[in-house]
Amino acid sequence: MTVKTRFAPSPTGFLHIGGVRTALFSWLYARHHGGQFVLRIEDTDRERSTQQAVDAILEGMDWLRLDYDEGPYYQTQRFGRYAEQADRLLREGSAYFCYCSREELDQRRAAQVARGESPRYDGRCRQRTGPVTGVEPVLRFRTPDSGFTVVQDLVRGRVEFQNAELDDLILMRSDGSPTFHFGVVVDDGDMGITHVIRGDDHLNNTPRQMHMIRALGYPVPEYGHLPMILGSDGAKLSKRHGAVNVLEYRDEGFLPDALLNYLVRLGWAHGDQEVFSREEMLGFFDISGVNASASRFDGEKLKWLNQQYLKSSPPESLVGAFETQLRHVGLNPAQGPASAAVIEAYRERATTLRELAEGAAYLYGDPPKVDDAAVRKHLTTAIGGPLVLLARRLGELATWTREGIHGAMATVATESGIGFGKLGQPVRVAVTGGTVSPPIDVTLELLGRERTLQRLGGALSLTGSGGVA
RNA sequence: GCUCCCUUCGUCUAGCGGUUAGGACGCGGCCCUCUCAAGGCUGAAACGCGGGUUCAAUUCCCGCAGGGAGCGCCA
Repeated sequence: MTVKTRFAPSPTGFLHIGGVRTALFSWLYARHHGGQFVLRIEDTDRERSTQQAVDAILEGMDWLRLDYDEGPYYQTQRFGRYAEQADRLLREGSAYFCYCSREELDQRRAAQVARGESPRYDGRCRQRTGPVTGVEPVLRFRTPDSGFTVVQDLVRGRVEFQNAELDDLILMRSDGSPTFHFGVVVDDGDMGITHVIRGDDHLNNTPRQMHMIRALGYPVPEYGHLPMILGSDGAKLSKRHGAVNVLEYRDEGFLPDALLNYLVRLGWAHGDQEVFSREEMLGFFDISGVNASASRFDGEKLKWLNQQYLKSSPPESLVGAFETQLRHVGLNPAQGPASAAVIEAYRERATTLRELAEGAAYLYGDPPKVDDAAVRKHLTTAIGGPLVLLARRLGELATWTREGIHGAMATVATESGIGFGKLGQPVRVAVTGGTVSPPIDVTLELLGRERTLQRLGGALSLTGSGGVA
C-alpha cells in the first residue's frame, strides 16, 4: 500500500508554527515512506475563510519547500460530492433529518450543563417520520448507541471510546453545506488518504469520524495525533503568545530549513542529534518515535539553530535573502561590498539575516551611525598620532587586502609603542562608529580603502589632534 | 460536569527494569582573542506525589495531583 497523507488547514487565519509542524510531520511521513502528500484547503466555513489566508498558507508551504503531489484542493469546490454522499447515508438509514432549531439546541445544552450532565444532542429527531413545515433541517449522523470504538493511534497507542458517549453530529447544515467532520471524512476517503496525521485536538473526534467512514464504505485510515505546541510561557499558542504567521519568520531573517529543523525536534528526536539536513530528516523520521506530550516553543533555540544554518550554508545561497534584509532596514546593497563577503564576515555574529544586515549597516551608509560613548573612550588625543601614521601607511599599500592591512597596523602599533589592541579598537570605532565588528583587518578590507581613509580622517578631528598630515 | 490525552534539568529531549540519568538551548566559569562573536573545556540544573508488581523501578500497573483537549448548523 502506498502511503498518502495530507495537510488540511482551514483558511480562517494565517499558517502558524503549530500548523507548520503538523504539515511537516505529515509531509515527512509521506516522503519517508515514498508516498504522496496532499494539500487540501478546508474552507467550508465561508464566513471566516479568506483568500488572504489561503494565499498566506500557499506562500508559507512554498517558502518552507513542503511540496505536495496533489492539490491544493478546495472543499468549497466539492459541495456536490458531499451532497451526494449525504443522500446516500440518508437513504441507507445512517443519517436522518433534524428539525431542532439552534435556539432549542442551545437551551437544551444549557439545561444539561446546569444539571451537571454532558452537553450533547439527545437524538429526539431520530424517530421523526415527517418534515416540519417551514424549517430547513440539518442532516445528522446516526451514531451507534452501544459498543466501543478503538483508535489505534500511531503516537498514542490504543485509545478506547464508548460509543454511548458520542452523540449524533451534524453532517450537513441547513444551508446544504457540509460540516468539517463530514467534509474531512468524504475527502479523506475520496482522496485515498491512508494516514491521517493531525493535531491531537482531533483525537476525541476520531471515533465519530471512524463511524462515518465505515458507513460510507471507505477503508479506515491509520491515525497519528500530534501533541500541541505551546507558547514559551506554557500557554496555548495564541495571537498574544507567538502564534504569528510563519512568513514573519522569513521576514525576520530565519532560514526555512532552520525553522523546519527546529520544529522536527519538538516531539521527536534521533538520539542526540540536533542538526538535520532535509535528507537526514527524511531518512530518520519515524512517527513511532514521536512524543505524546506537548512542548513549548523556544525562540532562543530557534535562533541558535538558525545561526548554525547561517554558518554552514554557502554564502552565495544567502545573498538574495540577505539583500532583502538590507533593503528592509533601509540600506542599498549596491552601496556596500559584495554581499557574499559581508555574510561570510558576519554570520558568526548574527543569529538571523536581519541581525546580520543591521550589524553590517556601517558598510553601506556614509557617515555611519556613531556611538558617542565609544568615541569618547577610544578616540583619545593620544591615539591621534598613530591614526595619522596608519592612514599614511594604508594609503601607500600596493593592494587592499586583509594581509596588507594587518601588516600596516602591526607596524604602526610597534612604531607607536602600543599593543595591537590599543590601535585596533580606536580604528574600529573610527571606521564603524561602534565597538563591534569582525576582525579589524577584515573590517577595513570590506569597507574599502577610500571609505577607510575618509573615516579615519573624520575621526582625527574628534581626537582633538588635528587633521590628516 | 462528562470523556479522552499528557507528566525526565528553566526549555527541547535521550532513556524503552540494573546508567555516575546522556545530549542540546539558555545560564555561570575558564581558555582563545584587536572588539563582539564563533569555537574548545567546564559548572549548576531533572525522573510530580502515593501505592503496588519485581531481587531491582525514571522505566510496568493503579490511584492522586497538576496541565491540556473535546463535548457548536467552528475547524
